[in-house]
Parts: sequence; C-alpha cells; structure tokens
Amino acid sequence: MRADALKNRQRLIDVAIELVLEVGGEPARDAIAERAGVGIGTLYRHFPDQQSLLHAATRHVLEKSVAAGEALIEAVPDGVDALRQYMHMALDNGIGAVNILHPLLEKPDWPDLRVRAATLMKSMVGRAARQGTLRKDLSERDIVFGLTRFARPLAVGLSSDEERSLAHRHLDFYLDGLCAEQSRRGALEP
Amino acid sequence: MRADALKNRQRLIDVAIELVLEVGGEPARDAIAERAGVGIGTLYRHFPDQQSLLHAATRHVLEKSVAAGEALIEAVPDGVDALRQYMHMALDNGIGAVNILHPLLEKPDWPDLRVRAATLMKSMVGRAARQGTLRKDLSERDIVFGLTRFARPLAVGLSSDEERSLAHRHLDFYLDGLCAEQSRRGALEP
DNA sequence: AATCAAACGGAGGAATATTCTCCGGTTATG
DNA sequence: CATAACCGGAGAATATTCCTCCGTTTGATT
Repeated sequence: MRADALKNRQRLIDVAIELVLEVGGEPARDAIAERAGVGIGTLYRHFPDQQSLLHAATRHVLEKSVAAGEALIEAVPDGVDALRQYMHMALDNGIGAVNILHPLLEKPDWPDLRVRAATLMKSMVGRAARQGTLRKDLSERDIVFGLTRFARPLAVGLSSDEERSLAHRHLDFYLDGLCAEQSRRGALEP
Repeated sequence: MRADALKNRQRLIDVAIELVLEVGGEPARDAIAERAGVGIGTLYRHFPDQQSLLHAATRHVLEKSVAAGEALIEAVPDGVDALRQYMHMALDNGIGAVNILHPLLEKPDWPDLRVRAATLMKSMVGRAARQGTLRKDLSERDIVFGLTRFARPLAVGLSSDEERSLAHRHLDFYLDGLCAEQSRRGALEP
C-alpha cells in the first residue's frame, strides 16, 4: 500500500470520529471527505460503503481504549485511581463516538474485543469496590453509563476546548460522587 | 379558539419536545405530525414555520422549569436539597430539549425568562455554597453543564424507562460529588 | 530520470429525504 | 341545523446526500 494512501486512510478514520462526536450521529460522507482534505472519490475507494468506515472507526477507538485500560490496571495499584485515569483517557480517545456508532453498525460483533472490554470493566469496578474506596452498588454498566454522559459534546455554545476541559472537570466531580461513603440523597430519602 | 384546536396545539408541543430528545436535534416535521396523530396540515396551520414550533416548545419547558425552581427555592431551606430537587425536576420536564434547541433558534431572546433563569441559578448555587454544603468553586454555568449531561438520552441500547431511571440515579451520584469537601483528584494531583 | 501502476479529485446525475401548499371533507359550537 | 373553524393527507417542489466515472497526479521502482 502506498504511503499517501495509508495516510489518507488513517486521516479519514480520525475525521470520521471527530465528526461523529460533533454531529452526534452518522455524518454525511461528503463532509468527512471535505474535512479530511481529500476528494470524495478517495473516501469511496478506501471505504466502499458507509459501514466499512464506521466499523473501522469504532474498532480503532475501542482497541486503543481497551489496550490503554489493560495497561492502567497493571500500572496503577489503587482501584479508583486506575478507574479515574481510564475514564479520562477514554474520553480523550473519543470513546463517545463508539457510544454513538454502536447502534448504527449492522454487524458490530468483535468477540475478542467484547470480551476484553467486559473483563476490563469488571476488574476495574471489582478491585476498587474491594479496596473499599468505591461504592459497593455499582455495576460495569453503571460505569459505562457514567462515562457516556461526559464522553460527547452536547451543544451549549462552548468552544470545543472549553467543552473538553469542563467535561474532564465534571467527570472528576462525578467520580468523587462514586466514592462517597453513602449518597446524601440516599440518606435523606430512603 | 376551538377546544380540539387547542388540544392539538399542546399535543404538538409535547411531541416536539419528546422527539427532540430522542433524535438529539431538529426532528422532521412529518415525524412530529405523525407521532402526534394529526395531519401534516394541522401542524402547518398551528406553526407556519419550523421556528415557531421550536420557540413554543422551548419556552414551554423553560417556563415550567423556572417557575418550579422558584417555588423550590422558597419551599426548601437547605440549599443542596433545593438544587437536587430542581435538577431532578428539570430532567423530568425535558430540560434537555432546551439545551438541544437553543443553538437552533434564530432569535431566542426572552429577556424576562433569561433574567429569571439566571437569578434562579445564582440563588441556588450561592445559597448552597454559603451554607457550606456545596463546593465553593462552582458557577451557575457548572450547574447547567452538569445538568445537560444527564438531561438527554444518549443511545446505549436502553429502554427509555431504564434510561430515565439511570439518569436520576447517576445525577444523584454526581451531586454527591459536588458536595464533597475536596475532590480526591484535586488532592492527588494538585 | 523515466516509467507506470496506484492513487487522487471532484463534476454532476441518480436517489432519497424533507418541506409545504391546497382543497375537499369533517366537526365543534351557538 | 347552519356554518365557520378546523382537519387530513396527496403530491409537487425543494433540499440533501450518495456515488460513479474518468482525466490527472504521484509514489515507488529500476
């Protein structure tokens, strides 16, 4: 494969992720090509149909996030710290795009990745709970749910930099809440 | 105005809010009319152009939320409790639709409401901070940002009931985090 | 530096989605 | 029961998105 072809291919994937996050759904092919700075023909040569690009993009993000997460769980002994770093990292990797794309994919089954991701989440939550720093009533699904809340920009008239920085800030608040001994609300209205 | 006309008008507004939340953007007119169970002609008679429907819907949600918030601040003495109840209520009222629609409106200026909303937020945050139960470094914008994270469904393959219930649950976690004396993260990486 | 297979760009017609008008029929209201 | 107000939805008009095709450019190889 020629060098320029490879570069374009990767660029198309990156742009697709970017646009998926901005649009909050399937972006128009023309828009992807334009933003990537390539002709529409190039897009169609690399990804003959919509699905193949979306698959490639989703897989790219997932793979990066899971791999980094597996490394974190080895490297960071404290459970909540590992979880926190994982979530911030996933957010920067564009994990929100996976959340958006998953329901749009026709055959989104990657047995290998699915297992690795599930195992990773289970380890993260389990260890932190066992260490006593994380609430005991959280499942993996909760973590995924929480992550998705901060993982994609929701238009409120902020620049994308402001949005990113606020997302990280509030993700930290949220994680503080997950560490609280007992929900204040729970105490008030049992 | 005839009774059936009024009923249809209100129904159209409700459906619009519902669809805006589902779609995450401007829904197609046809879809609104169909879901509301009225002919497309009826939609156009009540709201000759797109903007007028979106305006009406936005205003409806905003008005309800602000009014309820003003009542809460009177009725609930504890600052954080008031804030918590406000956020849960706004979530149920479809405040997420406002967040989505605002950037799509052409002339979204309701001086009265804008002032009331700003005042409300300032009071809520200010009082809770003064009472010492809420973090001191939060602005009104932070609260709005946080609210928007939970205020609209983000597709993850959940039924709309599951989604709603998880949103409330995690909003509580998040609020617990806003009450923490000091962020654990902040303590770890200053 | 010459060659050429591989890759590129983008005009523009086809396909699809959305908007919005129009008018014959229906219904609430007095 | 009269009638003004309201309703429904077919379908033409418009906007958007898709995707093919082919002449041009470029990276690799010798």
